Amino acid sequence: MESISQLFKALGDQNRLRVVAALMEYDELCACQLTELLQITAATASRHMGVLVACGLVRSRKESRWVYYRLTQESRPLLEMLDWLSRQLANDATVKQDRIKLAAITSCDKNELCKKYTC
Amino acid sequence: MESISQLFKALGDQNRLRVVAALMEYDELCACQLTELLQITAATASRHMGVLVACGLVRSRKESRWVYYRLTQESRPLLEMLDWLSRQLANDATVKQDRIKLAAITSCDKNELCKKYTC
DNA sequence: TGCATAGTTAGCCAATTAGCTAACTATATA
DNA sequence: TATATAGTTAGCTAATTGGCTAACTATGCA
Repeated sequence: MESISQLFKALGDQNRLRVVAALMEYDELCACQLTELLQITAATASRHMGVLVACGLVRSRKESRWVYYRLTQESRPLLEMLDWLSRQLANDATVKQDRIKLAAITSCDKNELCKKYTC
Repeated sequence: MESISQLFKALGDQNRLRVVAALMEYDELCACQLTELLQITAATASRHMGVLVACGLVRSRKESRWVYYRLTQESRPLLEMLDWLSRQLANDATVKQDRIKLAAITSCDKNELCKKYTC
């Protein structure tokens, strides 16, 4: 019960929903890319990612200074939830806009991007 | 996006999850029964039910003094979500305890029950 | 080694939320 | 008609949460 409500709470925030939607379309995204997508500070993005990691939806790996996040996709219930979410958000206006932004964000060279986008 | 996050927010509270779990097992429950189940005041229960009604998961009908709530089950996405939830909560400890309490609550005569349980 | 950079954590603030009590509304009853 | 009853709404309190800035940690580079 507690883990279920935590999962719902995690997804009850629109910025976090946008993150999950983005990670459903990209294998992996860097913290700076997500920060840029959401147009919030790195500190806030980091906290949101902490919530998603804590509820099991997302996991991270570090590569030198860069932290990459991806969906865990390791449990059947979470996969089913993501499938449901994918269908509900397929034609969502915000997600559509994010797709365009993400195409631009991910087409930048990583060093250039992180230099440009951090704080 | 907004309605999705509202749905997740609604389900992000444990008492509201318990209500939805109860309504998955009983066609319809009276406000006083839910109040008794959750062991909170009628005012708080009423507010929780307002949240569930607002996000579309639950609807109510009034019969003299009594207000009955039931799951709407009128949209495919919500049905799928309830199916998912039903599977995740099938063996949940809290839901199991609630089943026992609900059996007792629903076996009471309504007038007796409302007299006994309100406030 | 000192400075720069990416990301995290701590703490502050404002907004939101779950609990409560009291007041209110709608219905029943003596 | 006055009182009782079931449920809702308003408002208060404490806790939580999303935003921020500043400080901190880990890594890179001159």
